[in-house]
Amino acid sequence: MRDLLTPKQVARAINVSESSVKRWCDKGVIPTQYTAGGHRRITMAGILDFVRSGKYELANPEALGLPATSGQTTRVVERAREQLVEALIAGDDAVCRQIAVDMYLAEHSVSVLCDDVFAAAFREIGERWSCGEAEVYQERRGCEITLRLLHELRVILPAPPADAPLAIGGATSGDQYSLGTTMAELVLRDAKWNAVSLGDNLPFETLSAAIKQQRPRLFWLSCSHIANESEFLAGYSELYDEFGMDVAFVVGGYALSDGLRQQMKFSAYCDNMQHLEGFAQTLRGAIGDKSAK
Amino acid sequence: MRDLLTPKQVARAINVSESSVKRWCDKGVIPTQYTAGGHRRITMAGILDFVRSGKYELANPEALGLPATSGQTTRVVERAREQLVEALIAGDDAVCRQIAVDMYLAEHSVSVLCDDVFAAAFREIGERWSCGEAEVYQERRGCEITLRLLHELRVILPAPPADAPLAIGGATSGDQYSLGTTMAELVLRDAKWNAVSLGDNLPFETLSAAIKQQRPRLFWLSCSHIANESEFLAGYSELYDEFGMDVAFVVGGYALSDGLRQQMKFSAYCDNMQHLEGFAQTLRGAIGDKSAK
DNA sequence: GTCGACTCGGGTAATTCGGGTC
DNA sequence: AATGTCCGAATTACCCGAGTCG
Repeated sequence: MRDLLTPKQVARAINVSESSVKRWCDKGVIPTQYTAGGHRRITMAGILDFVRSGKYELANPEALGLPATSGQTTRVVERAREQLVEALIAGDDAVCRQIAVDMYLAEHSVSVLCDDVFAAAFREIGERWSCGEAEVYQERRGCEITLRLLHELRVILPAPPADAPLAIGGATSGDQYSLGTTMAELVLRDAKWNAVSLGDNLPFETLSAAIKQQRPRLFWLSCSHIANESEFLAGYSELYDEFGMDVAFVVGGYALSDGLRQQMKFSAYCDNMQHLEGFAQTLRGAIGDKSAK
Repeated sequence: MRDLLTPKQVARAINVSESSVKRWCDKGVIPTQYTAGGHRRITMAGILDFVRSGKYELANPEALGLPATSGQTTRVVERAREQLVEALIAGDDAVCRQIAVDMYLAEHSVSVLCDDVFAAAFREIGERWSCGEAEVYQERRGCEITLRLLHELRVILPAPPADAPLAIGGATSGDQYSLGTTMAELVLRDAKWNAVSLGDNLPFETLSAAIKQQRPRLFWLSCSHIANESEFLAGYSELYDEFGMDVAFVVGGYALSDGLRQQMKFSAYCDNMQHLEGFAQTLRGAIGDKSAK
């Protein structure tokens, strides 16, 4: 693609205001070209030169530019996903962070970020792996980076209000894919729940103890891998029978096949994080009204 | 996410005048970057480094988006561990974060924090669990909180220098305890290595591919759980025979019994993170000298 | 040619600079 | 020797109507 950047892109890449970039262009500190209509265009080489030799702000996130972006925000999500796949495989956490933060700051909800960017990127990486184009360690390293980013995002998210209802959840025994439950936690916190993930590889007995002691309004179960279906069903049924009347049970994850799902009782099944967000918002509204009056 | 700070913010945070900060920047005590217009910008990692090694205290960490200090600036390790156990069991991540940041700023190295505070706290929690005084979910939730804190700590750690040697590592198949390898990554980064954790549950074949493609100077293996000892030994031996001459192999973890260890070849075995730090510093020095001359 | 998103230019408020002095 | 305070000049950030890009 072209390697011409707009002032806005440069500004975000080096974390300064747009007007500063424009001023520096006008002063000649940054080599600038102009479109026929008088808009500034900055070459990649020019900005990299400026960042390095100009002893200016270090190449913290000069990331945004590297994969050449078009100036438009249309189809940002697709573009973000494509760039993210490459960055995850390359293990370039700086670029990944830039993409995630950009998406979040661009007012995309956390659920969209999780579904259409991160989950979609991992599907793509999975396909590449099956074609022999990606190594297992690259996928695992990508998971590590993603988990770290989700944790960083959690810090940025506004803290849930003091009266926010409690939500807890996790992944059951044998399931060691912690991205799912971490994403669920993040999405619920974004929907103003006081969500706390208990982690993965949790036996049903301790989930029972957790619900009994913590008394959440919502309980989620992320199922990415189920070792023994009959054991899972037995444990789940027992848990639901004990608390299903008082706590909203939300289940989801790739491991929940149709057949399995039909044998389970729950308040909601979520194919993805956007479903979870929708359900959580609805329930949150109902609770909020009830407790307010 | 803004990790470039102005002198004013820094001045407020450590409760000194703006001019003092400017003087320290000019004297080189605080690593400083400059904008095109000549304004000083200070990185978060830089100022935390200064606070850690200097006589000044972070009086208002909240000015930098960090948790408020607890008042007791010189937190004793033992007391920190006791408080951490309670906070982890209660799931109080705010208190945990406070303890971790306090310890870090109090000039305690990351390895001490990992060994004598976090690992020790989890040992204590394990004991309580065996006495029936703690639930599994409390331990798991504690792991989640700890992992999140380690990730947050990684952000405020100074970035490794551009010429830092590469270190990679992880945990093998069946080992889903990711705290070990995450801690190792953090400790190595603290020792000025460009350390990247590949995550957990990694087959030996992909570790081989990773070493081949990434060409690290150091490779670590965190072993918290070994499903099949003979398979592990076979896979490990093959890996070591292939790369042991070129790459420093460091192994550690509770799963490495004496008997197992005697059948393995490695550059170093580490009982804890402080051992790892010591070895990493030594090797780092040797490499640094070699490449400098 | 339409249209939404982006950029232009300029003006203003808030910071920061450097230096001199206490 | 080191710190804190004060000052005019320079720099940066934010805002908005009109014009441009894709």
